[in-house]
Amino acid sequence: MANTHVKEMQALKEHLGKHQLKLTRQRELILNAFLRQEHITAEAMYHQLAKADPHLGLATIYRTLNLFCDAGLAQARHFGSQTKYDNVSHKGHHDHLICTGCEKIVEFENEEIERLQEEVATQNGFTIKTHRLELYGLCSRCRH
Amino acid sequence: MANTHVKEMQALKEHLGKHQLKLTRQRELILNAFLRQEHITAEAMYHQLAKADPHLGLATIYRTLNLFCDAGLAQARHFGSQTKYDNVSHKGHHDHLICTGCEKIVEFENEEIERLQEEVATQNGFTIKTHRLELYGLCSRCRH
DNA sequence: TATCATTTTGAGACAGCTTATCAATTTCAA
DNA sequence: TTGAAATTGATAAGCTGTCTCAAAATGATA
Repeated sequence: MANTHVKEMQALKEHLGKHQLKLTRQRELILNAFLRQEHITAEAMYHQLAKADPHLGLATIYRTLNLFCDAGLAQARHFGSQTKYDNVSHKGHHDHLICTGCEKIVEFENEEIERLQEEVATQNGFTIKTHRLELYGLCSRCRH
Repeated sequence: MANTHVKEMQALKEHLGKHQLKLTRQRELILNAFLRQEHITAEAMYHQLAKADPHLGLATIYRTLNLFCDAGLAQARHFGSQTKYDNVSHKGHHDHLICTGCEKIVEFENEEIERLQEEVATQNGFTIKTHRLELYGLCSRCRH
């Protein structure tokens, strides 16, 4: 439902306003679908939305997901040959443990790491907006 | 020189032996070039080796770098639309502070963060091979 | 509400990176 | 040295994502 993501819709509208962009039916549709996911590929969303709007183009999905990235609602992550768009609002942050054997993804949070990141940023005069932390390796099953 | 990377060559031969693969002139050539780098793309290596062997095919480079991944000598990482092959034997990776205003990139290392990453991985049964940490924000200049 | 400059869309063409194909060549165990 | 098996080089093909452009939608303004 459109009403369940008021805050994000507000953020999108603010971004659109600042950049002379327009709110379209497609952008609303894609935003609501996107916010229900934790992370999704453009291709997956294309198929998922085919029922709701059979004429929604793949290019529009790409364009819109990239727009969400600009607006700070999504974050693009390259995995294998594909790009996954992470829902930033779904969690405070989204760090990943990725098994290079079976491609399993485990999410984790670690406040201490976050704190140290802030520290590093401050030391370098930076103010962090978002971050990406991915640990690649083998899960216990694939190690054998 | 071929002799400077005895250990890695040994590891490659071992892998080849286990999988009924053969040691070729191209594989030796590519291994030695690869081990001199910290990380490189297939395309970059293609151009770099053009002088040494003008007929070395791009496909062979891809195949061989992927072979190195299987052998544990390299690790593929996807950046944007390209794949970088990291030299696993090379220690010390850089993490990045990226300014979304001017695109300036600052490299840093933080042992405490590394240690905590190991801790998280162990808790989840993972063995880390590599990682990627990127902090996005504004540098002091762009903040104003 | 009607107007209309501007933005967005959809469909497909296009581009960049990587893998598959296959005949010719090379390797290496016997 | 021989020959089965693996590898190579050249290029076609595949996949993901972006660009193009005419048609449609948006929204500021009257």
